[in-house]
Amino acid sequence: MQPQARHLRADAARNRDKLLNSAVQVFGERGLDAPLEEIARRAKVSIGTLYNHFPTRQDLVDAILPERLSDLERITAEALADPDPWEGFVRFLGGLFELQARDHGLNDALARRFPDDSAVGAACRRGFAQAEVIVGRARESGRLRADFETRDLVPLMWAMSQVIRESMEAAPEAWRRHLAFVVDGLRADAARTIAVPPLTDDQLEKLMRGR
Amino acid sequence: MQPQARHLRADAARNRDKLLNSAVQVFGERGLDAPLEEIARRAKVSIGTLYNHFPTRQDLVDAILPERLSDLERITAEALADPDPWEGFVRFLGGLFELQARDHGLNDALARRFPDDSAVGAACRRGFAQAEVIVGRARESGRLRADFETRDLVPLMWAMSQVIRESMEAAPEAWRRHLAFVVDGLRADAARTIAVPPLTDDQLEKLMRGR
DNA sequence: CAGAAACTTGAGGGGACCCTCAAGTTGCTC
DNA sequence: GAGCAACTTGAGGGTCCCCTCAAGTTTCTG
Repeated sequence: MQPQARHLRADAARNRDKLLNSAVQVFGERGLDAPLEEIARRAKVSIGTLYNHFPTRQDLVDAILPERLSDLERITAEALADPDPWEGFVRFLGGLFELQARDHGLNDALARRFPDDSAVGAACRRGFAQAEVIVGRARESGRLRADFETRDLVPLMWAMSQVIRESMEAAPEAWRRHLAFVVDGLRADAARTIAVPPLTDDQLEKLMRGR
Repeated sequence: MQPQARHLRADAARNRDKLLNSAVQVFGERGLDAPLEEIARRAKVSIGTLYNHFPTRQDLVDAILPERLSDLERITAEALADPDPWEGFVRFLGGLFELQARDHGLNDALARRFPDDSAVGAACRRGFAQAEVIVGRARESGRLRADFETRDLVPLMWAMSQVIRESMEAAPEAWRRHLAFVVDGLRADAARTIAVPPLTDDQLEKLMRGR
């Protein structure tokens, strides 16, 4: 991450690192609700030390997830680089959920609400802004259905997070099949009029707020 | 439910009833992981009495959910009664998720794995068999895509359960919009070849087993 | 209506996890 | 290498929920 705010004692810096590594592992395997004591245990550090470095779970998550989310930026960039806007959009979805499938912590994070002030919240808002470009481009190309809005990605992410959570263990490719069905429904030529309007700003905000 | 295995003392029968009512409420509001003590509290009965009548959480769930699932049979029947197989299929999906949206307990139940020997497990297997008919009819009509199999409903139920869980509070209609996108992808004329095969029997069984 | 059987009660032990803090240890500075 | 600040430690108190069981209460039966 950063060079760490000045003057962290050598042992402290070492411990902080061990904690971060351990947290990446444990959150990755067990999701963001994993016991903090497990993280401390695997870092071979006492629980007190964990709390010393990261007073709250959110602090720990914030220290880890933005790094993970940077993979997302790579994916976004690739999507935008694709000359075919629709293909780019589809690759974006595939890449996004692939990330989620590889990391339970990230999967939890994206399916969950986050405090506005957290680093993760900020990263998500950034990601959302980039997604807007991808979606807009695909829609304007006429291949993505005209009534699809960026915010419709939110329920899709909830949905996929659950499919991934439930199926990764026994059928690690299953989520791709489900996604394929959904994607086929997002093509312009598959579109039928939908009676329900997109989420309003108010709803979106409420849904994003604390769990 | 049933007249209850002979000779239940009057007060015991009363308490059992209060517990069942309370459980319907509490599971409905908080999902199947709700604290049992809350159920006892609302039934105005001690926790010991709850355990006396229902030694395990599963016993309580089994005593309640099949009744709820019978609504599903009504929906299935309606779906089959529809002269248009595709419309019937779509109504079936709408009805199913509507049920889930109204009852958090049911939502949990359908998104979750169940012991084979539980009443709920049996009810689910029955429901699955009926769904097979609906899906088969719709597929043969040529409106439902040919590569959709009944077991593809499983990931869809996981997906929708999560969308419902996350959005019901702030945007009670949001799930319908998401479903509409998916449904548009299930039409035969929206279908593109999908590389990933359906779940195998083995995978399906593993996924259904204990949580 | 008395005695026996059926049922209820709630305090309490247990486990998982959270978080704190006083006492001990380590590293840095001069 | 002495002394002080920085850091670590882990036992322990708190919460929430699980489940049990000995003692008390209610219903049923003759």
